Amino acid sequence: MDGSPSRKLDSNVSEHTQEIQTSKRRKVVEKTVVRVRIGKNAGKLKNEGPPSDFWSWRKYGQKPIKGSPHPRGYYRCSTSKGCSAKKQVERCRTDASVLIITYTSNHNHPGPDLHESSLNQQSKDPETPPTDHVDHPTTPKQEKPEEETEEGHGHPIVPSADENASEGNSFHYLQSPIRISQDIMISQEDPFAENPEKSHDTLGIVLDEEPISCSRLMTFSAPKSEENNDFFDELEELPHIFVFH
DNA sequence: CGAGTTTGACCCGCGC
DNA sequence: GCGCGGGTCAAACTCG
Repeated sequence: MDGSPSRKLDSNVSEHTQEIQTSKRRKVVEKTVVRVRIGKNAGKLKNEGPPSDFWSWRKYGQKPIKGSPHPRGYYRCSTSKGCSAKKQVERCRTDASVLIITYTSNHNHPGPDLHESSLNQQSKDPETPPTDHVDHPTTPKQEKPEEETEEGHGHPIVPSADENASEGNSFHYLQSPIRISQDIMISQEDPFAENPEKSHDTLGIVLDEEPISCSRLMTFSAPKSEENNDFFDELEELPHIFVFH
């Protein structure tokens, strides 16, 4: 899955965390928070168009969130009928160029064929800029501004998401369908910490741990083509990407 | 015409 | 118990 080297959201996934939310609302909900940095272009697209993934999402609600200037959109998977997968899309309070996507529940169906979907999406997905430009992997704007995100303040993001990953969740590949492109950024953020790096204008990314999301994402699908291989190559490089800054 | 979006109302959990 | 706020529903509307 993943793979889709093709569809690059003009965005960078800067965060991918899984958590078990126990408070706030409803019961214990398994959530996967993905932070996506959208490009300027993306900002112009519609509203906060969620970076598309290979599922089709249907918006079923939108609400202004207290304390946040941006509304939160509620999406539900429409790829499969009985699928209970949902996601919430909102902009980071402090950085409108950052989308915070919270995936809730798992898809109860396998994802569509990546190749097809990615190809299709290129044309069908309204939120993703067609091909405005292929971001270069080296795009340095990966800096992570001091974004005190809701997650960071409100609820705990389980840093050891690998636990979840190892829980035998049969739908790993469904958890975070975001198509990562080369310039994505996966990082572990410590929600509790005040992020000492915040003062840095560079990569505020704290990569204390192995980017578990990386491995998680890898489970999305088996590489099917050279493209994918390339993609995975890129992925493997991720850690280095962070290092060089 | 079907699928998706918008939007106001309603529901429900939580804190006070 | 009450109010607040987040999440969902559903009718109307839009678009392809």
